[in-house]
Amino acid sequence: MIRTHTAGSLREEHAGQQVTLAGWVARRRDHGGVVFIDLRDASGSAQVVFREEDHAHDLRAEYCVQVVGQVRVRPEGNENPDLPTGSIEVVADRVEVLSESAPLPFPIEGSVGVSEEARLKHRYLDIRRQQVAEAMRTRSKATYLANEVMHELGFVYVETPTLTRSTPEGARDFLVPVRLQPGNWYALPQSPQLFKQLLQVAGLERYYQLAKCYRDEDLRADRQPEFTQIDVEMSFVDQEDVIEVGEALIGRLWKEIAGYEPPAPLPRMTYADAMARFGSDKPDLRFGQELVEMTEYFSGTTFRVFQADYVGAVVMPGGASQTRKELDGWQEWARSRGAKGLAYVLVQEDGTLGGPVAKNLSEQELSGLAAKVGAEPGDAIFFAAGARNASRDLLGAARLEIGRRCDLIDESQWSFLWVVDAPMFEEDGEGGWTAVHHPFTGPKPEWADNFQDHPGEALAYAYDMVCNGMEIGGGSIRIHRAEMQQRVFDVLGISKEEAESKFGFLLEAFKYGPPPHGGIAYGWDRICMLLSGGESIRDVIAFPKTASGFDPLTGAPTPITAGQRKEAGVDAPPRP
RNA sequence: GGUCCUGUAGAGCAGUUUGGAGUGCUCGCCACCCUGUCAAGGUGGAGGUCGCGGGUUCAAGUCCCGUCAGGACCGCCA
Repeated sequence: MIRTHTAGSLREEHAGQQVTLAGWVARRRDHGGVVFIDLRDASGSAQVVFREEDHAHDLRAEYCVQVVGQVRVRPEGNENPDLPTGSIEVVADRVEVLSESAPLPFPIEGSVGVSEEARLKHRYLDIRRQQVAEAMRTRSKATYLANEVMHELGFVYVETPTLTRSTPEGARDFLVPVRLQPGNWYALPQSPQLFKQLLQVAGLERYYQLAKCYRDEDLRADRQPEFTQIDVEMSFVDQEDVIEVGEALIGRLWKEIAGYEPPAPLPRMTYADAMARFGSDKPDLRFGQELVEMTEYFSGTTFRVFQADYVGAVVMPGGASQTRKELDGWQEWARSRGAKGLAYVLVQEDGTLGGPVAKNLSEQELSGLAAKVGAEPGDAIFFAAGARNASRDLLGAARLEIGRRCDLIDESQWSFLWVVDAPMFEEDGEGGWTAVHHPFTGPKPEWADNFQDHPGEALAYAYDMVCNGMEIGGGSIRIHRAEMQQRVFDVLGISKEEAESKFGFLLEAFKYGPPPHGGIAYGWDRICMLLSGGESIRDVIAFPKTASGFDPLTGAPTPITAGQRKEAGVDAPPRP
């Protein structure tokens, strides 16, 4: 090794020892006759002292250097209690520049903000910054812990292909041309869903994997084109067994990394409750402002807007004092989400009700309104009326916006829950049905025989884990009988031929004694983001892409040459 | 595909409302001074196609149109 000690590990007990350090020049304080250098390596940093004759004046930020010197306790009065190594310093005997650094594109030390574009272009410098490096280490620690938990629980780690078959439904596939078979294409997996079910047929019984998944959809703060899941599948289990494993995993991660012990078992909420109370299938329980259903209350109203299948309300505390401009802003906000607007009533300090909607309501409707929705003087009440689902979506989004604007969300809190009993199907808008989860999701046992007769009501044997209003995991008990699978395909309008051509290999496997099985997949990037306090999953991905799928560091994606194009068979007609 | 925000020196910003010489701030960079700092300090200096293109105007960083890039959101993401 070209060093004997790490900088961040030096303490008073090392005083008197000769040490060799290697690392980067983090900060320099040049006083002419004496020069201080903070030498940083992966362990932390330590102050190195040079004298005039040591020729340290030419050292610059981020030079990579090796220093030989003696550790000593700092002179009286020069300790820095804010630093772990603040009681000692290394008196340099010799310094060797291992490599120089060009002037930096952005500061590595210090806390000034830097645009993400600049950070990503020089990500290797960005990762030298303490906060980013910490996020990488947190993710690493979480990965070790996850492997530990799954190992203890007897799971078998299996790697599944990333060059595989395009599967229907869900997201758009990334496609890879196949030189050996011009005209035929691999797809990158959106998830190892079918493989993990095959591994159950294979009798491994307990499978897990940290799996890279690829989806060619538009990106968001919590979405990248390639991302990682902890993928889990188990045989001979029901929902309780999968949930138990999930709680063990999440419990260990949060306890060891965030110092927080989630309640065991985690609270559960039905999908129907979540939609009714929070207008969301992933409710953020860190604040109240629950939706209030007002359909019954306004059943006899003469106000045409409220003569609807559903009327609901949500309260904005202190919202009555908003300016006209702010209230108009809510209308604009609602329209940007595809709604006509957001009706509101203002509860004045004297208890009277104001706002344009109030004029349209009867005395009787007005008199009980504040009490019904739980509004206090000074609050604003927002209403949505119309189709049940769309109105609840709007109110749910309004609730979150109220939480943000009114600073109601306690960021130090964790809110975990399971959302269970989601519907199996939803209308596809064209008179048919589509799977809410995926087509291999089984019905709850009570719907096993007749889900096909009531597709709008049938409940899936599925469960989502939600943390702070974010879905961090989701799974289901799968269908393992061909007969039931066929009924699902029938509801979805998938013909026998279509099913055969698209996932015939799974149906074939299911002829050979498939065990009852189920599983779950966790969004590993999102979990690591939460554990490290990041605001975007890009914060916990070493080399992420921008919102347009561009990597500012490598410049990917790039055009290919005509030769590559021909060789890859991009333009070859499909083989018969 | 759509909506919104942002783009000014290596970094972070102000200036754009109300058009008048690239006007400014903090940090960094370069040179010099400085023996106890730890966000060291001092003096001096360099560094700008104001994202790009077009238009209006006597005159555009500023107003208009288009376009590109980044970010947030809607659609989309079984």
